[in-house]
Amino acid sequence: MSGGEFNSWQSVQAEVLRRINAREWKPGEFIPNEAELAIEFNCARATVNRALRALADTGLIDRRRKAGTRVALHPVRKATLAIPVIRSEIEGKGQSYRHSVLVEERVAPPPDVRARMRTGPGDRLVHLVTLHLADGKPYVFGDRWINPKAVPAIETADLKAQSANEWLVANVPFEGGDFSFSAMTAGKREAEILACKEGEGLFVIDRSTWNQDQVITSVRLTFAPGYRMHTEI
Amino acid sequence: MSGGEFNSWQSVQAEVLRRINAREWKPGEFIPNEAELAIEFNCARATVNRALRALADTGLIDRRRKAGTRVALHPVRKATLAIPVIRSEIEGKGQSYRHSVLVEERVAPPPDVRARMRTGPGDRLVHLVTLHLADGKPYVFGDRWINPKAVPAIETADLKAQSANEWLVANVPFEGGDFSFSAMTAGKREAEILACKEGEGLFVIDRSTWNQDQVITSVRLTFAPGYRMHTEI
DNA sequence: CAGGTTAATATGTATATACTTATAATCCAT
DNA sequence: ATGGATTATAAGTATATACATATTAACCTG
Repeated sequence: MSGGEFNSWQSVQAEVLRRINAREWKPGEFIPNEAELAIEFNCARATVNRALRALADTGLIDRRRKAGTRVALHPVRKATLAIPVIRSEIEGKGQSYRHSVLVEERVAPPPDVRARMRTGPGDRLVHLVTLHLADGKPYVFGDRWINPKAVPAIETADLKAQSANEWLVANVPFEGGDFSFSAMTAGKREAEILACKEGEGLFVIDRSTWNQDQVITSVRLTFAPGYRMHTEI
Repeated sequence: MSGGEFNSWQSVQAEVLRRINAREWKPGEFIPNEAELAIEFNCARATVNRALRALADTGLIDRRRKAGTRVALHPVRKATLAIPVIRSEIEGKGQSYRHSVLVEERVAPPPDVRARMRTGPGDRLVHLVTLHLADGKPYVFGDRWINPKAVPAIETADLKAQSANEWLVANVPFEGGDFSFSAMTAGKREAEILACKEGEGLFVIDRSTWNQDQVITSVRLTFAPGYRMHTEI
């Protein structure tokens, strides 16, 4: 019974994975507790803990104190996604990167943006529309709003040299953010900026980042047709 | 100098985060090594390790043996994404779930699918087109190919009662998968199935799952207009 | 039997210690 | 200089032990 050589948390993880895959432990079922597995695998409980914690992070098993550990009913639910950093993404493909600022203004935002940014009625925000080009061809454009109350230094930043995203990443810490991914239909404006046809389906990322209760910036990235975001598990 | 009460890895993590956010440790800079931080925080090195490892997992810091730990240049690069399980997603919103099978056949696939599934020239695959409805309205449809060599039991499964995805999740273990997210333009077929207008932008997920070198299944989910996938960091 | 208290238990975490491994830095011979 | 061996270092990991914490399960008590 007492198994073979399981002296690394990876090997324990691999064996647990094998049993789950082989349906020795079926979805929804409890698996033995850490202490029992440690004895079986002839290793320390901390090693088993490390292995199981890693599996729990991926969503393959569910763990609760006192209750125990069970195989998740829907084994695959989480994937790690790399958020694109436009410049590196383009340069990583061996293409040249360039960007140009289409709009730079300080205005009172439309109601939807005001709601998203949680700013007062009279507040004016920095509004930037930036086009990013790969090998000279439109790749994505960003429609961005920045709250100068959260980022006073934005007033003096030179956003011609460095894109707003790069400047913000380098100069403004933030605590949280949320992302959403969707599709839209290219209208006249998008078709013009991205040099595509009206009515094409475009991939869109909306992102906002905040500190405490203040929204720092909110941006919509609209990608040229053909863009794909990829991940593995 | 020797800090206050840092007796949990979370508190160490919080303090490291604070220093990064406060730019006490700037992007690209090295931070003190684990041993030094352990002394400063008056805790065990393992505790510091746990905290830093968690931060490295999110992409906020980069770590390498011997070299040390530095603050990442592009702080935010990874997000955990919940892969939607259609039925739960719909029922979770309090809507009723229903699905119907539009196509169920066993045929030799077109060349692009054959390449993706890595099957031989003569091989026939199970092809399923399934529409998922929320409160009776089209929500998403899946165009799926299954390799019966990798999943012999598929022949006898009743895919009317349970959707192919649910059946596969419950019955077929797999080792890896890849996902890609993109947008497409609704053509005649998509418009018909999803009851939307031709030319609308649709959100698309392509997914395949495999075991060793065998591709088990490959599916394209095409969502009705308005779908958004959301995540936080 | 309902409802609240208590005990039992599995995971979660902290610690000291020891050893492993990747690799940057140094040294040395050519 | 150049390239190859050596060394020093920081992260990575394993382990025994101890204690914390969230729950479940068992036990009262009215």
